[in-house]
Amino acid sequence: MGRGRREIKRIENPTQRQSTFYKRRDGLFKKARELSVLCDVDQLLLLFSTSGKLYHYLSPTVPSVKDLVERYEAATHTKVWTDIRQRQERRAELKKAERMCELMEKEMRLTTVDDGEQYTVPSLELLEHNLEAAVHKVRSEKDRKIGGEISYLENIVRIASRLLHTPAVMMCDVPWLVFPSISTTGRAAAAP
Amino acid sequence: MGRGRREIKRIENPTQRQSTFYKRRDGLFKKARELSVLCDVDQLLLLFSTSGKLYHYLSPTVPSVKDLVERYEAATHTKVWTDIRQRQERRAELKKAERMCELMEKEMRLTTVDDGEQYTVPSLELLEHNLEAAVHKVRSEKDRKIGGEISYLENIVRIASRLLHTPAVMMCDVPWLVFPSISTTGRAAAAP
DNA sequence: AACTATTTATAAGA
DNA sequence: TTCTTATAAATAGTT
Repeated sequence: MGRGRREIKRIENPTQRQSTFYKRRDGLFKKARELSVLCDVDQLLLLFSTSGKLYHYLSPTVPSVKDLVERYEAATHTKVWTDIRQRQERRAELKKAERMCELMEKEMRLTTVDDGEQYTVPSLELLEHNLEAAVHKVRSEKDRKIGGEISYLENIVRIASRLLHTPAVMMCDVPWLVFPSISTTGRAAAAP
Repeated sequence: MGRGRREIKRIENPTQRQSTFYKRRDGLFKKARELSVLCDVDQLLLLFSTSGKLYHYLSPTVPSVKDLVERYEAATHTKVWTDIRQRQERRAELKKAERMCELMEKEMRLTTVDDGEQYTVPSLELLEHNLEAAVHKVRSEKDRKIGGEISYLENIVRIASRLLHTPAVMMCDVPWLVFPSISTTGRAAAAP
């Protein structure tokens, strides 16, 4: 329709694409509305523009998006809807992972000296030293804590266990490998 | 369009309604497809006819219905993130975190003996022992590897560094805290 | 399902 | 964005 015939291919010109998007989006929603009313149809239209903006239409006869999605699930024997709680938990995990990666990247940038060789052999002396420090901390803490309640040392185990199942990211020469959970900050300081 | 103008009201005549439904349904799906292609739009169209029959359309760029519904949920409840790339990266991180958690939960189930007391004080002797083992490994490896190329010891540093920035998950009495990266499996075994 | 007279959507231009 | 308008496309009523 219009002053010329348009081939159905992605419009590369962003201005023109945006313009066409507005017009056709409005047209589509209008058609969807009309079909719902005329033919007594329940429908959901979910639409994300290139910029990530959400537009949606739901027939007035349908109580909620979730409702229709559940009907879809029933019809197709698939699971589609994720619970809010589940999703929030996931998002929290996600955030943590992102923060972790950011920190690590920042640290890498700070600690990488050689430009040509991005990853250098780690400082083994430092690692050795820190591991020994950890052993001593654990040893003395063990003497104080056996039979006691959950202590900050659990953090070490917990964190260590997680570490063992964490996928690898390239990382070398980490000067802050000083087991902060074991040092003076945090729960250790709060212990009696 | 057509030989006359149709008021947008439910069509009471079932035959006519069915006829109109076919025509307009096809039209709607065509428009949806065209919009997806022309304007690079991700969309889902779910439609139940009066008889309960399901029709749906999903943009070819979207991996699954679930995928788009989750984006809808995310957009509805947070309204942040716009970049698709970001979203995909996040999803990847998510997957990792989930897998990690699954493993840990499974491990916990296997290792938890006492039903009444879910979380007990960690085995400090074990931790101590393993840390000492790690020190010895590091020490001997240091002697062999200084000046060498990136070795499996980087894994320890890398993993340890990550561990120090990993958010906590309740986890105690982890019998597999034996620093597998250091023990006989993996790169250690492959070392000359 | 097909056919068309019409209405509607929209491409291009302002 | 928004409007205008020439033209393409969709479809109501009919067969």
